[in-house]
Amino acid sequence: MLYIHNTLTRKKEEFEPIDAADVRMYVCGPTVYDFAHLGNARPIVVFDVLYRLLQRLYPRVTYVRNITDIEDKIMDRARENGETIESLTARTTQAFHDDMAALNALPPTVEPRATQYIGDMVAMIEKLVAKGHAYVAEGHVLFNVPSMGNYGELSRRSRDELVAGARVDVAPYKKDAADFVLWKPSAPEQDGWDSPWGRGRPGWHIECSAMAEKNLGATFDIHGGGLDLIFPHHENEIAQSRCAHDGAVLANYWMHNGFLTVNNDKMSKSLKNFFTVRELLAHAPGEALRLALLSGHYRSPLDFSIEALQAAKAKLDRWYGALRVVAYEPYVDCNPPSSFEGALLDDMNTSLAISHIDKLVNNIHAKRITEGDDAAKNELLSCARALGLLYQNPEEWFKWKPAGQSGLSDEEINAQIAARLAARQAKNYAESDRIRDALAAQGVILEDGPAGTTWRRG
RNA sequence: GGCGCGGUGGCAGAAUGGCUAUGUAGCGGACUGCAAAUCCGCGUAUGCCGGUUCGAUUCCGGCCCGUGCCUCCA
Repeated sequence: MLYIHNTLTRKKEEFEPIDAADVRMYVCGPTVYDFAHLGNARPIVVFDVLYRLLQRLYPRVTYVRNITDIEDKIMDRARENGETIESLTARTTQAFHDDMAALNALPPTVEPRATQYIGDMVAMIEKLVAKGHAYVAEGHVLFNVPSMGNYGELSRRSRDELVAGARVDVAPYKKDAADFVLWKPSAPEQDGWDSPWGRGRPGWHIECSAMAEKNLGATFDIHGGGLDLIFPHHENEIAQSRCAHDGAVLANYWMHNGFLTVNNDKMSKSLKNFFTVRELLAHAPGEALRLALLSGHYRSPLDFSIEALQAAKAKLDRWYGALRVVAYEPYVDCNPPSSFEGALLDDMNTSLAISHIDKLVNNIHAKRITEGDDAAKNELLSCARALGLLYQNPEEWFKWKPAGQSGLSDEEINAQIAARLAARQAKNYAESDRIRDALAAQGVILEDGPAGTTWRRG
């Protein structure tokens, strides 16, 4: 039985799918104007764990995660670069795919791109205008917030509070200060599409409503995204979709991941504490980054630091050490034991799930389980892979090298080890220790075992 | 001002009305030529003040502190 915290009710609820034969989930994907930063990666990784869990529970899961490839930031950036939005977004989308693959995030079932759904957006806007929920003003089409009686359900804000707290000047053509744009006009030099209201481009919120409708229908099971999207993005998505669909609920469960901070400051470009996934992947393996993102509960704020990343790497070193003991291959996919799964079923308690793996690893070492213990291996790998971890060969894991680092080649290291062995056999420990220290200075750690000397990069 | 979240050992981080995870760091020991890895053992925590209770870190109230959102934001 899966329990998830529903932002709509602010309670943990038992998950009951609309159609158990096809569970449907939508997660807001990136606006591709630059490399993904770590904050962008958190929801991807969090909902990837949920996607994997749902796939174990139900025969079919339709996971839709969009790419927003038309947005003012994209237009601005393309203009700065002197390139078309197509060339910019093709590049940034590829980078996003590469980064997420490095984090072991499975591709979604469908990955709609906003520019391919302009017609659907226009149709939805027309429907909203026809139903009296939207109006045209000075080339814009605006959603009229007072036309929806229960606007504000998700964020639990009343329209009056919103207007009172508004920090932004209200455009004079708005009927109500809370009204938001569905379609806006484009100047001749700006990207735009023809519409019944002239050449223009869609507002951000309508993109997700249209892509969700097209791929998942009027009502689906789970809608996810970052905490900051609750208002206004998700609130407005709900308003658009429900008003276009005669009140039908958009999603039964809303899930939001907490924010990421860096050294306890909110991650921001102005504070220069902004990490892109790409630069972090040069310093640590993707799985270490992924484990760092899963180390706390998904709804809690997560403080990221290089120390936290190193701690995650160290933990994986230990896990891979155990995996090496029970042998990496062969492995046939199987479901994790219920003791582990129970943690994930309880609103994705990844911390508890991780501690379960720690215990498995302890057990493998403590009992000195030997190679070929399939029960131990199956348990370890099924649990780890439920979290999207331990997909590598341990030998490769321990030889991981930061991108672009020159360092010693494997051949050079092996030659040094041979030289050290000769010195040790001659009991020339001064020389053997000198070689070991020299290697350590270059990040190569030697381990003398009964079967000889092995090495790893630390 | 409005709405919300949180304060657990040196650090990270779960859980729980009584049995106080897990990791890491620290200390002692085993193994090792010495290390590393691994093993064994040890210690230290529930922000403050009340209330309910046989018993509160857990439930309730107040206070203090931190933090997020209030139409760019994952």
